[in-house]
Amino acid sequence: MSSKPFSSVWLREPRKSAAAPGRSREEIVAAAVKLLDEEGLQGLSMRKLGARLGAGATSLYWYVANKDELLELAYDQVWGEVVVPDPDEVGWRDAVSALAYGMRETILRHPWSADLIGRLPALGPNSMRVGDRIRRIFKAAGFQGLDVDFCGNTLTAYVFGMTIPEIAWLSSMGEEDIEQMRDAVRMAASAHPEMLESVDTLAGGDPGTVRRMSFDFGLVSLLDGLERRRAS
Amino acid sequence: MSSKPFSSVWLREPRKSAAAPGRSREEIVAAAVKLLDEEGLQGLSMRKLGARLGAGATSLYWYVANKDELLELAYDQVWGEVVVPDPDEVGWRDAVSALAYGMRETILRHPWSADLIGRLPALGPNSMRVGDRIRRIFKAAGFQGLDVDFCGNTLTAYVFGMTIPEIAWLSSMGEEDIEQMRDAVRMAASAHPEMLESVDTLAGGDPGTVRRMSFDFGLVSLLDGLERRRAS
DNA sequence: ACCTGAACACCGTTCAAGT
DNA sequence: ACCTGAACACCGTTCAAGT
Repeated sequence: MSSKPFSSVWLREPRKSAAAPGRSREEIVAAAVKLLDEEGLQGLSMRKLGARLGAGATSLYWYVANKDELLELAYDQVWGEVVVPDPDEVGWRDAVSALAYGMRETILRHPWSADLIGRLPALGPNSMRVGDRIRRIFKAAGFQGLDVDFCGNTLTAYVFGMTIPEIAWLSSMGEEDIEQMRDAVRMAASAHPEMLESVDTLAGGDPGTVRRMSFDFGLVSLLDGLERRRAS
Repeated sequence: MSSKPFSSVWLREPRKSAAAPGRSREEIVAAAVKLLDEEGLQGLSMRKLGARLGAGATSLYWYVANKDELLELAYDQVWGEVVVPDPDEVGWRDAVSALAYGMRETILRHPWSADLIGRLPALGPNSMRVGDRIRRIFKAAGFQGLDVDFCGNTLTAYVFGMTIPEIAWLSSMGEEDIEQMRDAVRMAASAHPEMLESVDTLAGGDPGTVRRMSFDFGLVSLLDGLERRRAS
């Protein structure tokens, strides 16, 4: 196990900028997000980002302690895009659903963020805002004490666990490799009739639609299960 | 988006070895798993692994096309450790629970595997075996057609989504940084009373126990939800 | 059939030096 | 206060050459 000491950008005071700073953290983070959206996590290097900003390779280290801090900043930016519903206006089930779909769509819009889930501390203001909202929704639903946290953990686990492989599926191949990939799975599954059956069943529908159906199936099941807990 | 063409070790014929090969794929994969267990994903480099095997830095490329293929092999090895219950003997709810806990424990035993989930194709025989078992269990429970896949997706999503952050929590810090880390969260959450409350509620119990309770809470809820679907 | 070392094109990060 | 370039210690991978 590696076990490095814990650290995060959000625990350090940012540098105080002078009157007219050439660059700013915001500018750097925005450029990083843009580069990540365009070229993925692998496409981001400190040198490349520096070059894009017309700066020397290592200038960024003035604004940011290291690459991980930059990624923390970019990651929190993504969480800022998640639409958080107001639980007082729509019943808790609808609020949870909206939030789950919102999280999913945001991650799909920034596929590189899926690679960061759980690998980087999520202590930024936007992450906190989403976490806060999740708690409020479940409290408003009537959950208490530890159960409020457990509900939140369960929901985010489901959304993350469902979305991460979705991203992998989408990005590991182009558009028309689909049939080629299905053949691959068929071959890998040749020893297991059940699995083969699965491939063929799924091959019928449009992949995007099937994924959405799958997401909805699990989400509804989860909500049903939570509702049962709440009632008891 | 990066979108490289899809490829996997499991789709290529391995090299045929002569009578007395100096090294073998099995030996290399075993050494890789050992190194990964000891030093984590970051700790594995082709050079370091080569050195451990008493080989030149680049000898491994004879047995494996690239590092990703090596990781695919190591990853599937991990899936081989998952205990898969027989659904004919224990009822579907118990079978699903056992499998979920089995997956969780296996991942916790090899924390680096969590970083690979969804980032690498899982087409190896051991992954397939687990996938097959999951399908069989849900079929035996009475699910049909697409629902069988949806149940499986939901279950694995939950286990992955719950376990990935668990790993992060465990590996991002040592044993006694816990209180320091809690302070960090408290500070980050200072704008959100709900979140603060959460930190304090959770601070009471032993972290490992609380995590297990959380896992169980979500799992039971999920099973309840699926049961409801099955009945209707 | 298997292994080697040198070489290529990269990385993140540090740091003394500049303005 | 901010930026630079050179340098360090790494990477994964290719490939001609060896046995």
